[in-house]
Amino acid sequence: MKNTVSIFPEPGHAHRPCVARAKSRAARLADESGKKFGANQLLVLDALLQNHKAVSAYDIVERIAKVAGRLQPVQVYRALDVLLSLGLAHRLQSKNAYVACNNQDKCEAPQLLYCSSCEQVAEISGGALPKLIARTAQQNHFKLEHGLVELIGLCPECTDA
Amino acid sequence: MKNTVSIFPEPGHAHRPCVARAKSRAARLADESGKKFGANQLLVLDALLQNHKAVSAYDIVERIAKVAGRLQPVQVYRALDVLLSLGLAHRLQSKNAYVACNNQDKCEAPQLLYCSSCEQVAEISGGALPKLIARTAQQNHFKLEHGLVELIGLCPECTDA
DNA sequence: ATACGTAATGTAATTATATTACATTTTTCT
DNA sequence: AGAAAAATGTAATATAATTACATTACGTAT
Repeated sequence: MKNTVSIFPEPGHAHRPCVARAKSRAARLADESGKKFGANQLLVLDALLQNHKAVSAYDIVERIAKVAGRLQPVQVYRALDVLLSLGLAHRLQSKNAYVACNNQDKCEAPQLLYCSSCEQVAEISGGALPKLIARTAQQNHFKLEHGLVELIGLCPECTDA
Repeated sequence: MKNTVSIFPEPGHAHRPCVARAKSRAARLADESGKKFGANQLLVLDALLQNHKAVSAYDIVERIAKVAGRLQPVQVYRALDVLLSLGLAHRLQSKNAYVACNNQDKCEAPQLLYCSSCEQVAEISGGALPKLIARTAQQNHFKLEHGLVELIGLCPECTDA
């Protein structure tokens, strides 16, 4: 049981497939939810998909400004709300930053791993941690609405370097 | 193995002992670390100890203004830095808010439980969760600097009500 | 004791993050 | 087509945190 592939992107990884995968998943989820994406949602999603780094909402404004008209912050936040609610993006609470979801399909109780050196984010969906959190809540008669797990540290690449 | 006492404060709980305990612990930790608390650190600590709710830095400014001179935000943030580094206070990342540590002694990898109704915070120190997080990091060749766990939900009191 | 260097504190301004309020446009339903 | 509802645009404001620099307090070597 050894890990053959890192959950962090390999240094020279082909990013095109990541984008394609995420966009087709976005289209599917939008379709399933009955909503259709507006121009702003697509712009924000594209901006997030530029790489695997966590970016602030205002960075997203700048990224979009480079390829299209400049949006107001509130427009970006509104688009982010939609993407977050569909699970297409995540918020990194400890950094007040956002990242595109890199999961193939359903993303449940995502645990985010943030590299404090390269700022890239990897994620784990489901697994033992959410279960243990749910159990911890129960034991303390706490009605859990939502658990938050973030790991701050160094990704494999940055650890070696 | 049943929980006799909630980790959340009981409704009519005597708060005086919480304050006394926290302040003596603070004095001890300050002593051990060789530093001595300035007036601002004490004011901020007192402000945090008013109750078990999470408060913003600017709320702390207001709390202090009611009993002493008005501090500048940066002064509160500086004092918070000291308290956070000594483990006398915690930052609730998902709320950009702060809370006094309610632990008797050493507080390790605190897991914060935030009640979205009454805004009170309880904490668990150590236990299985941090271990599982450390193991998860290892399995993914991630050099963990620090794990973040926050549970959002309803405390026992607010669940019943 | 005094002068020096360092750390802590004070003060003002600025930057960063997020939301509110309301006008306008687009969509949907009848 | 026309009304209601939803989405979008625009401006202003609220909230959170930091930077920059002046001033004061403190330890220490002479």
